[in-house]
Amino acid sequence: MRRVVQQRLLEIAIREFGVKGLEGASTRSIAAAADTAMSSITYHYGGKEGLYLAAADYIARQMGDHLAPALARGEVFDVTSPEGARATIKAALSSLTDKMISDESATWALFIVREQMRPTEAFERIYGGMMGRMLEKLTDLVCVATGSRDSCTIRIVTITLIGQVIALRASRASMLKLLERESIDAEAADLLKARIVANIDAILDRVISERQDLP
Amino acid sequence: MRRVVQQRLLEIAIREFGVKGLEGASTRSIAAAADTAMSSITYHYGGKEGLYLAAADYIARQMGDHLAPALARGEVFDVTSPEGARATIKAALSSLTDKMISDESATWALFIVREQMRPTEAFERIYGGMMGRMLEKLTDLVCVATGSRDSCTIRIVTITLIGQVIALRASRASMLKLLERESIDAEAADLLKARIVANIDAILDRVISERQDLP
DNA sequence: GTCTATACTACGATAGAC
DNA sequence: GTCTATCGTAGTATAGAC
Repeated sequence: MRRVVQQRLLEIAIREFGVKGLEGASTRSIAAAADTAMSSITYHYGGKEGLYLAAADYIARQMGDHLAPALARGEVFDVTSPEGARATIKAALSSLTDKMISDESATWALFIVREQMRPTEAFERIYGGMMGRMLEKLTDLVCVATGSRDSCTIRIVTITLIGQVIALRASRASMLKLLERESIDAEAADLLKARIVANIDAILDRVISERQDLP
Repeated sequence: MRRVVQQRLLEIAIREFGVKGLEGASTRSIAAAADTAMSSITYHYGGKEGLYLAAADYIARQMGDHLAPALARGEVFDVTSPEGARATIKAALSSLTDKMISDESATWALFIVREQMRPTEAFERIYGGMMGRMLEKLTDLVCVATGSRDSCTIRIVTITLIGQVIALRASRASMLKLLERESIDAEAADLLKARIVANIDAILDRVISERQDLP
């Protein structure tokens, strides 16, 4: 049962570093919450900073594991056709919406958002893992779905598409206030996903019509 | 020059609390960065927690000051007509986009996002100020622009509209990576705002057409 | 590999000088 | 109103027992 201690350590570290950042979090409380001695952090990760980077790597790995089925589900469709690409985008963002609504995501989401807003070396590890590949993949899909070539405009479209989903987590409390709810139940989740899918159609259709107007 | 010290204290507190959270930040370093003694925090705010809440109030006040011109600009239009309401939504979200892209917003944005994801009493103060009123106002505008009555669906539309803008800050590093830039220059900012305005049209038009299909 | 013990620094709160 | 001084606690790192 070697790795159990390290896994507990990493999961608690993600929560603690997420809330308090690298400097703010304490190895003492992380170790205590993981039911181990503080010096085991030194042993396994060389110190606080090593634990922080290990936590980032753990997030990158977990994201890969969680997102793989979402993208695999997309591969049911023919991603070389506009319709298939669009269906894949919808499936991927619906799946991501489920993740963003779920309580589990609260743990690592703060870690990632902090790195998004104040990037350190840890962000390179997270982005260099699954996240970067997923964004590039999504950009490709937007190209196919709209019949466009890769461009700054297309990438901005990609950003606004995924932005709707990210904001569900990044402005969660405001969203709950506006919806006058304590949490997102299954019914509200379905409404959210339906709206995001409808918005994807609306935005992609507009990009296509812009494309046909100009040249 | 009484208030200068307190203002410096608050602005530095927002930055420090934003990065490290209530527990993680240290009153010592906040006071040092503000060039004053730590005990002045005790004197003015009663302690660390008081400073945290004062920082939240300061953010709420600043948001009001910054957003007032944006909403006032909207009042050029007739907000009782669908066209005027739509134009106001576009103006407000364009202005908000400028804020989210600007470097100043990096300071208080992390404070707010942390409260969004792990709300404390401070969130009530921020939401109870300008933020809540602005979201309700935006919801009203979406109702007028689409000819709908207030509903869960309309509020979800509002969330996705503003979500695009919020994500610019909440996933900033990823966005910069995807755009292959170090920062957002004026040209990219214009492209972003144009896309967001186009998306607003696309989404609102779709809501209107959905409305006409059903009943 | 995991623990205890320890050295040293930094923390928040408070009392009291000015 | 702002400062210094000080107290008790909690922080990281490290050495060494098992």
